[in-house]
Amino acid sequence: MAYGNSLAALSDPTRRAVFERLRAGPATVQQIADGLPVSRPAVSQHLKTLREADLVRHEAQGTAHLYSIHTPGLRALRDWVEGFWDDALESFKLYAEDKP
Amino acid sequence: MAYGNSLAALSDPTRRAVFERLRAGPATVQQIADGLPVSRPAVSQHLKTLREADLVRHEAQGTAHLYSIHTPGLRALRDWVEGFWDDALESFKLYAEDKP
DNA sequence: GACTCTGGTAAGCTATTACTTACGGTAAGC
DNA sequence: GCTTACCGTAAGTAATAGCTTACCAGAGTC
Repeated sequence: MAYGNSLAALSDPTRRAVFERLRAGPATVQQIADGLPVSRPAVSQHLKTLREADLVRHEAQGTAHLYSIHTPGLRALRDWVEGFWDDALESFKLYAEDKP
Repeated sequence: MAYGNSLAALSDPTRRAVFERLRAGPATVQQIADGLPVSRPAVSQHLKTLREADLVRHEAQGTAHLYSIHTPGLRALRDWVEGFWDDALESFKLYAEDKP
């Protein structure tokens, strides 16, 4: 069920851009917004949904909030994709054996 | 770029249900629709977007169209998630070393 | 050849969503 | 204490998306 939230959160291009930005390392809201063609509140909203999907965590340092990648959401997504991938390969194998 | 289409296609719950149905094996549009609380045209539309994301392929057998899972879209998604996962673990390692 | 069963597509409606500007709130610097 | 910088949230809007019903097309059946 959790992978559903991850998929929904990462389906939006700009929200995915926010997430990819964090791939390079932690960043503040302002820093993320500076590298994107959207306003800072928009980034803040995206970070909220990413937080709710356990894909991101934040840590307050004074007034600045440092965001970084959080593993649980990504792990749930990874496990689901991996399991699906294995099943797909298995099905393909059966299909290939049927059609020589 | 292709993984973006996969993510967008799999973000919708009912479309993901269609995809999961195909995990068990190939099925026709009618069969898929019978197992879901939506109409047959809705399923047909979902299958179209799944097709465009290379997540599904279809094979006509008379009037019946047999749908099954297609690997390219799933592979693109898998590769992206896997790469991201590895980076996230690496970042976490660096973070853990910083904070003893 | 008409009928039936299969499926895709068009038109329309509703609900969601991603964005903006405006506001409020907290920590640091003078 | 007042200003400045950082951030989150509220309100409102425009676009998108998922669903339905209705219609159209092709392959098999009598």
